[in-house]
Amino acid sequence: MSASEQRPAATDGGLSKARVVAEAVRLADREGVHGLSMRRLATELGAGAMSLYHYVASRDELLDAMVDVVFDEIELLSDDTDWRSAMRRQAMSARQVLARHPWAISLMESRTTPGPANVRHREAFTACLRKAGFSIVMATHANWLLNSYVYGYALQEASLPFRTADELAEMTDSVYLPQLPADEFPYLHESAVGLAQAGYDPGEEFAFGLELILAALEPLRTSDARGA
Amino acid sequence: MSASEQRPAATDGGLSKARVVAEAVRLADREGVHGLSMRRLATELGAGAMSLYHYVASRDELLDAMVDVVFDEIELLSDDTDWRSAMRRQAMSARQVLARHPWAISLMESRTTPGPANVRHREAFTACLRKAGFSIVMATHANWLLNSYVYGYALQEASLPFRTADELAEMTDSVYLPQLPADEFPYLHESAVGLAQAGYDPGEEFAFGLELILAALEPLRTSDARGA
DNA sequence: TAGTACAGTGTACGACGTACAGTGTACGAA
DNA sequence: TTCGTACACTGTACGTCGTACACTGTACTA
Repeated sequence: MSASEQRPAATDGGLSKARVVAEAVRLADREGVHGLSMRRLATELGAGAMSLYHYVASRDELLDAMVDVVFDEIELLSDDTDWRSAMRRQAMSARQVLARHPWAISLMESRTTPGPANVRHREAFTACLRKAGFSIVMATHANWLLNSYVYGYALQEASLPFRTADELAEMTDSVYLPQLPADEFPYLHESAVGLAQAGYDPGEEFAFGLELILAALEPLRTSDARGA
Repeated sequence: MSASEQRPAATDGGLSKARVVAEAVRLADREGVHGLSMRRLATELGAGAMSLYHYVASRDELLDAMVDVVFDEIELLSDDTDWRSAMRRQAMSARQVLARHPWAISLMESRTTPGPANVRHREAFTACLRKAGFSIVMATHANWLLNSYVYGYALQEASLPFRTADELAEMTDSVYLPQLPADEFPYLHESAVGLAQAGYDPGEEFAFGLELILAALEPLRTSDARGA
């Protein structure tokens, strides 16, 4: 039984599940999930550690709720444009949000029960594809493919120490090239040099793969009801 | 400084870094990363907890090493076939391995320094694509796209409670349909019904998306030196 | 035989999640 | 006005965690 139905929303200065979870998200953003302890979180909220358990059954349930809050930050698919624009917007938003909350990505694996925001997104996703003329099975394929790309990309991005072309260039000189001698790793070495020379911008990478996938999905539509 | 260079390989009955890490992987497979404690691992190895620190600098370093052991289980790309077959084999193997060690996926996010097996794979990957006629930038795109798909797929798969068509059918009846009323989630409801009726096999899903991606990458090749 | 190196350990410390037995305040009933 | 009750909130305590540190014993060299 979820604790959200046991406690009111609390508009005054007191605690509430929403307040606890929101602060937990902020804390995790700053310090990672590892740094998020019940005691620490309680202090941040100006409360005793055990007070939190009035709003959250356990640390595990808190993590579930945090993941769902993150899902809720992702822009919901609107169906007032063609499916490709809608999917693109949603994917871009998801990537942005997951970059803000990298801890959420790795939390997904261990949480088996999807929260309400998660389900809402899946419904909107499926709705959009079905309306665009994808069959049930093809819509499922598209769902897996796109979500895999978005989550996988976010996961890889989270473990990268650079964001911009400049940062990459700096890392290339100071770390990659010294660690990737041309005789042992000729291709990685060549790549590191080539990318730096070409002014490769890692910020554009996501969009490239996304467009490729969207284009590849296009032929899977069986009718073209709405969304061409 | 890595502990691997400080301690010998130990062929006799004693401990060794390899032995410690291997047992840690086994333990994590059984109980998850959360269940993997230094004391528990030591007991499993018939040693005192503090003995482990002769082979591993910290729990964190142990986790790094475990992730790299998992990478090492993935089949290394061979370049004796066309690039698509090679990529397919590698991706299939990666997905299999990650399904065996789901904890490794979420660990990737927090580990910023890739281990030797990881680098070896990236080198082989890049080599294969370059030899197949991809430019440096296009090979990078392909690398991101494919890896994102594989990791993202594994991540999603890890949080699913079913593996086969039968298990899905059972879950559909007992969990999904009751929780997805047709009036609130019409499209998810329709999907659940439709997939069960069509005998949809989740085990085939990975290959579908993979083929789509491989086909989409084909036109990015600038020459067709080796690998058509 | 003494010295030394080093694999392996026991104890202890601070931090963790959380069970449990409280406390205080607010408010309706008398 | 007084009492009863409900409930938001908390302090203490327990078992477990990672690991610093000082220690053991054994094996091998001088």
